Amino acid sequence: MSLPFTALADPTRRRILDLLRRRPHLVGEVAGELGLSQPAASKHLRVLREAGLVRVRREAQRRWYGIDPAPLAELDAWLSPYRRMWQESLDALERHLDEGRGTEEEP
Amino acid sequence: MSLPFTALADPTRRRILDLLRRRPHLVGEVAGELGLSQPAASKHLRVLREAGLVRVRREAQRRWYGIDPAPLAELDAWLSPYRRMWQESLDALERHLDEGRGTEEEP
DNA sequence: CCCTAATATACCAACTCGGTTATATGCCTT
DNA sequence: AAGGCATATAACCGAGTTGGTATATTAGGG
Repeated sequence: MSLPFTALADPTRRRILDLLRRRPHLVGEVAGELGLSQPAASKHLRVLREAGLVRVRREAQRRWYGIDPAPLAELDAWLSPYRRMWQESLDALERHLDEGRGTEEEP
Repeated sequence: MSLPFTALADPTRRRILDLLRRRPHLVGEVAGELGLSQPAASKHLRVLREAGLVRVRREAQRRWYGIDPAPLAELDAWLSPYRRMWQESLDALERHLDEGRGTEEEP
């Protein structure tokens, strides 16, 4: 359950995910678009794959990498108890703005 | 914007957040409840604070650490374009189950 | 069958991390 | 003023990452 978190810790890997979100990519395409060496791209994709965030489809010697969003759903679930908290904060802010409405308009 | 991700990468820090979610804690309490040395707790709390995930209230020589959920809201926002994707997956699963309904009940 | 293309792995340097022990800082109590 | 508490910081260490270059691996095309 911890692998997705560590996979997402690296900004390059998040950029890779943002790429794959649009469409599946070959390893070389990822490397090219992000200015990485081919081995670097390959290694990041390996980490993402081991975290379950990415799936591979082989096509001859090419590998199409695409997103598997399932672990992100877990992350979303982890987030949910906290979601209450920032919603409360937003509510409080809203109340604050409502209370203050009309009082700050002197020049 | 990257700090929250790296802060959440460590499981101990996620456990700390889960602790603080219930109520604010002193450094010593965090160390005690998680079986950490005091400096270890202190350092993790520093990382969380620098990521904006945690706020401190000083009270004499004690420090009450509590959660600031704002960066988690950012994380939630980052997640949102992906949320579409797993919802599609779930929808597909649902359709699949609906299609299959009633066909798997032979012994 | 070689040759090339696409990807993976090995290996190395620089750096970061999580933890420990030792020490500093700040504040309260007596 | 001195001692004790709670916390922070420093110095250090082993382990793990990230990125690069060089080398294997595997599949297809001539």
